[in-house]
Amino acid sequence: MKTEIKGVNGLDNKEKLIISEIKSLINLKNMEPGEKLPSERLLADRLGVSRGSIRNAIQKLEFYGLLKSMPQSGTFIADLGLTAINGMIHQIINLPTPDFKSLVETRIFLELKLVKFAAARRTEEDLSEIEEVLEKYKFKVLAGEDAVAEDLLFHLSIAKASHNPSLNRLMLSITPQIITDFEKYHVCKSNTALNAIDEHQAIVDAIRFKDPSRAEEKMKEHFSVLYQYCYESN
Amino acid sequence: MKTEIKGVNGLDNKEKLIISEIKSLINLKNMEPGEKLPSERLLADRLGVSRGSIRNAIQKLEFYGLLKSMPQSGTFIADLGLTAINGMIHQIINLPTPDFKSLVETRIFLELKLVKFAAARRTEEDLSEIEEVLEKYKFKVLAGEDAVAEDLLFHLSIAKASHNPSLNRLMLSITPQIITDFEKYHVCKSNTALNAIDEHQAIVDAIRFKDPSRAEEKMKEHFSVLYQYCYESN
DNA sequence: AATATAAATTTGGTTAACCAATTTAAGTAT
DNA sequence: ATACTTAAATTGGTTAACCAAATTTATATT
Repeated sequence: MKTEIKGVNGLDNKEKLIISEIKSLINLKNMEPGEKLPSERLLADRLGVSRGSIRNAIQKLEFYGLLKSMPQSGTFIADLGLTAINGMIHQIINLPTPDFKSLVETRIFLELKLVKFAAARRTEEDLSEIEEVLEKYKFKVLAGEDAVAEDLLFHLSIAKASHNPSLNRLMLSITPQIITDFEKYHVCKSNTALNAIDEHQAIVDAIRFKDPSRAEEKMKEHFSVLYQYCYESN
Repeated sequence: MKTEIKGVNGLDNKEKLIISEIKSLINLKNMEPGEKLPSERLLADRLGVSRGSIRNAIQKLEFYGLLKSMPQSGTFIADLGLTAINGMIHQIINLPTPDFKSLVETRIFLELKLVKFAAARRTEEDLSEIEEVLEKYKFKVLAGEDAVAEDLLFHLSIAKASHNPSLNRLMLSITPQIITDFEKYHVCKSNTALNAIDEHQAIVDAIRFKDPSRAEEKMKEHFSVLYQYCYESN
């Protein structure tokens, strides 16, 4: 049997099936928004699978905010109405696995905004943390060592300074996949690391002086190679 | 005992503790990137909890792309290096629960980009689907009925037409929370629904004519009230 | 000694039984 | 009838035992 390759954050066939069945059951019972889902035992029995599998599927839907389990009480359906629930679950199940270009496109888009917010909202603590991370990055690069991790932490420290937990979370959720893809597709050339020091420094300076547009501009320059890769065919 | 309120997508204290312990163990064993995590049984025994709890925590980290479980083989650590893993887990654990403003800010930001992509990349099928959803929305509004769900599906159909699965996924993951918060804070006034029809139509027209900047502009107008709410204090 | 083969172990996934908090129903006194 | 008390049933969470595939180790064969 062939090994099933499941993309990051994707759903395997069994999960899709169970989620789809849960959707059908919600429709069948014509449940009101905010109502309780049938108990895990009942679902497991009804769908002919174990409770563990049901709990797994519920956790996936909890991530998308469609369900919420309350201990010793029940699992509640988001107060969205049947039509919305159906539409969302349909899209979730049929969501394609993000490809590399989607991820890069998303990252550039996210980070250009994050750095603007960071420049506008950063506290002194944020700035200290960013500078501290930058120093570690410089040290590694100047020592001729690999600094992929330090580069990553630099960008994450900016994301944190944006003071938008929602965007920060999105950034966190796509970062590892991008990093590993970078190495796979050999996008990131190590010989550009020396340039990157100056680019990073320019970004930090803009954040220090609370200049959002300059911060965005410098981040754009930092991403220029990546940007080119992403839109070379457009 | 007080009921523990766990925000959407948030981690409860037990999950945070287990994730933190896993991080410590990775550091203790000084594991190489890409290496296998100790087995679930060993982790459960080492941390004094059940395998189920371990599996739960692993699933959370899988969402962030830090771990990947392979059946009958093991759970592999993302190829990021120890420093990056530590930094990411630290941020994940200490990530604040997104507040309403963060969500609204994120939604506006995401949708302005999604609609641009949709206008640039939409297929005929995408357009048909968007128009179909719009018709249902119009019908509901003109009938004087509640059309929150149809409005939601309209925006999701645009997200789909963006042909960026990564952004689409992010949009899906923040949408339900926003909708429910809308109703909680009474942001969305039902009497503006008639205006919204024209606004939606203008967006669709721009998408039909493949005019990204006009699409973005029309979406911005559609979000004007929301935009004001979000940045009223800035 | 190198290689092929098979048995034993380890692994994540699954299932079933158990626990404590909650909810619901029944009972009882007022 | 109503309000309060209590007990039975339901619920999500937890634990332990089991399964099949993958890995490792041991063994036999050349």
